[in-house]
Amino acid sequence: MPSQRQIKPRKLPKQERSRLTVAAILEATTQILTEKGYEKTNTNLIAERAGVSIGSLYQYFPNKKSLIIALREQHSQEIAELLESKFDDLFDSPPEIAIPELVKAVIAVHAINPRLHQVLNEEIPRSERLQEQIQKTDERIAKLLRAYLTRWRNQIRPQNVEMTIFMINCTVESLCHSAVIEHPQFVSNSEFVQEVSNLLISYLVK
Amino acid sequence: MPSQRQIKPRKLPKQERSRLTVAAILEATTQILTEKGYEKTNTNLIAERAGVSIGSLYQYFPNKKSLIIALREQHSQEIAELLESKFDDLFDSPPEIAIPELVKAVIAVHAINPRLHQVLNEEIPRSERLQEQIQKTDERIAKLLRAYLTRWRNQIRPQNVEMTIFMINCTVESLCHSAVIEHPQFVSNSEFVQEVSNLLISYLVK
Amino acid sequence: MPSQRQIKPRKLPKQERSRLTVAAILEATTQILTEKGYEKTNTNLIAERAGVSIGSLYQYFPNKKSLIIALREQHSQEIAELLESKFDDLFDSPPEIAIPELVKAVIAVHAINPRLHQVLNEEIPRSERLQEQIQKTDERIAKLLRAYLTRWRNQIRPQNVEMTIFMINCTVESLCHSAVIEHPQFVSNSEFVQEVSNLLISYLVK
Amino acid sequence: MPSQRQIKPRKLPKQERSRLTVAAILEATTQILTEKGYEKTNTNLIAERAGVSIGSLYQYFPNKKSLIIALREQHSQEIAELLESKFDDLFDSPPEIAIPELVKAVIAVHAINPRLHQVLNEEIPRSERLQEQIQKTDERIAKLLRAYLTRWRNQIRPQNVEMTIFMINCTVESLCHSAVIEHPQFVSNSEFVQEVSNLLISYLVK
DNA sequence: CATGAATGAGTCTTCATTCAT
DNA sequence: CATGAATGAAGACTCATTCAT
Repeated sequence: MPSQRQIKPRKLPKQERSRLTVAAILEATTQILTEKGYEKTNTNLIAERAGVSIGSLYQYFPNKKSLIIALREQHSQEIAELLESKFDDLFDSPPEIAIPELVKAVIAVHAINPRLHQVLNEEIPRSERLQEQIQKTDERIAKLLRAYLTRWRNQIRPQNVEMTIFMINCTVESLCHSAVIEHPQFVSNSEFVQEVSNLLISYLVK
Repeated sequence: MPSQRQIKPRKLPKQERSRLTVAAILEATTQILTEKGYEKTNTNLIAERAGVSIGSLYQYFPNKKSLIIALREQHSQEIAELLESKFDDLFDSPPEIAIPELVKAVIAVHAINPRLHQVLNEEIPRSERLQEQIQKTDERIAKLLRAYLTRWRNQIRPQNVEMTIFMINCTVESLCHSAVIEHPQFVSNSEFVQEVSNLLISYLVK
Repeated sequence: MPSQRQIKPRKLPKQERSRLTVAAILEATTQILTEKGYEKTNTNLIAERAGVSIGSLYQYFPNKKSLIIALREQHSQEIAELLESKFDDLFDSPPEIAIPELVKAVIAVHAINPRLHQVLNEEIPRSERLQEQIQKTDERIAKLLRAYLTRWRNQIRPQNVEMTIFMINCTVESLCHSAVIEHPQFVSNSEFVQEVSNLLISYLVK
Repeated sequence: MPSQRQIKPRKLPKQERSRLTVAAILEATTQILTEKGYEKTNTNLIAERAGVSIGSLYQYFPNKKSLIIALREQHSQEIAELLESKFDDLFDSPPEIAIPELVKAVIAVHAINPRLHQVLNEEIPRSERLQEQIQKTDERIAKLLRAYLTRWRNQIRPQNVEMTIFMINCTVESLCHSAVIEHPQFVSNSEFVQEVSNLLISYLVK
């Protein structure tokens, strides 16, 4: 009886099919971007790799850039969500405790697919659309930092909160990014986490 | 006899003209890269802007990438030379004195043409050739830092020199780069220089 | 027995729905053709505008051209029917009376949706199928003119009836068409009707 | 000696080569448009037929439409020039003499490549650019008619000159165009010229 | 018979590079 | 060594049409 009432699914397979197609396309985009870099990535290749016709690709993504945007969106989501969850856990932990945890988390995110990260960060033409997206994620992360810095303001030396947010964000991001790509040996042991943490703690804490 | 004396001068104009042509081409590349970004930059446009035929461009640069490489080379040279000169002056100054000076210098370099810097750093496909070049410059700067850190090793807390070099280089570079592009207001006053210096000094100095 | 009686009605709603679907599709085609011209009109857009799936569209129209053909057919029908009715009324009126009435009628038809008329006449690839259709309508109108010219042959100067038919048809059609599109100001007052009528009357009447 | 002074030609070959390429492209466009109609004409085919690479085509014509525009421009030029020359000859001839000559000329122009004429008139998407062009030619012809009608105004019945110009232009154009395409048998003997002339003369002349 | 996801041949267009002059 | 016309591989994207559901 309940199975009879399952009228919804009649439309779900359709949507499910679409979802699969979209997922396959994004996965193929990730692969090819990772393998070849942005310049040598092309939509026909993506469609082929995804096992989907080029027409289908354009059914879901109006142009090449939108693929990249979607991929970055995914990434941004993941990172932002991770950080939100981390900050949730660590909100009441002092910088000495919280920072190493955060650094570990950021490194972990960058280590998932460093080459993709690199391509996304270093080879993508800056469009307005992209810029907005980056800013949105930045702001989302800034919000977390702002809250945290305010919570611990008594222990924190730097007074210009916005500049401090920028300093932390930029430093952690670039150190983790570059380390993963240029010095994978750093990342494998915990010394690097400690070092980055030291940098930040000695800057932040009174 | 007088004809012999003219040999050198007679050649010089040719070499001089070549040099001018090359300079014009690189200048045009800079302009167009700055205006349009990498993706919309093309060699025909560069040649036109340089007031040179496309054939001539390929006389001096075997392909598109070599233009970018040459441009980066120029940049790298400028930066490396600047830093070499700075370190020369500051070699015997303690970090508290040296670091703000270095930060100022790096910001100044980035502020010359931030957009070009951005394009060169964030939109250029990473080829092997390019990677080597970056590494070469990195090593050149690393050498300066290594010497400086060794000179002042007694005052310096971190013990892993190579990692410290990486930390400093990456941090200064990314902070100055991002600040110039995303927060020009930070750059205009001296607070930012102080802040970056604080970050580094409190990390470095015992 | 009751079920037998229901056969027709049971079918009718279906046929009725089909008719509605076809009408919606043709209406959408008209709209889009009018708004965007032939080149930018596409079947997916038509289906969407008609509130019908693309599959349904192809249920009723085997290909894109058939849509245009059907639309022209409609138009041709309307025009032919109008003229048939007009000629019916005016069959016994002399050219001096009949012609202005006909001109008025033709202008009125063209003024309904001039842009559609234009697209249909000036932007549609001439296929054989289309050519036949045009000829069929032409012949239907020619028939009316032939009958009328024969009825009034004593007052008519030109002797080659077929050529005269062509002359009248072509002249009226093109003048009304062009006037509506290029000189709407001509159409708004009655001077233009008078002028076209003069042209024809002075040509036709002894 | 004079041959030595021929310095100009050094650049002429280059320009000559271009001119030949452009001519070949336009000729190929004419052919393919004539053979296949607008919709089935594509730039790669044109380039191939012209014996030229697709790149060369786009060197001289920024897009597909510009090819059509150029072709129409050519046509318009030819027609306008022919009519200007005809009107020049016939300016002082009364309508009874001038009109048959003009009609003959217009038919002759349309008879050169009727199919091309048809495609250009009946299958080309109306762009703004095209509309302007048509209007420009129309105005050029209108000018001739205006002058002629003014010259002979004493003999001319219709008083609204602008409307008369439109009437004549539209009538002659459409009759000749349609006759050539739909009734080639009409065109082959002189009866048709006479008939069109009669139509115009009886309308125009008091 | 409706739906709409999927197809893929086909088109326009770009641009790095070559080469005859 | 300069010129710039020519090349053509390659890529983004469209849309009429099909077909599984």
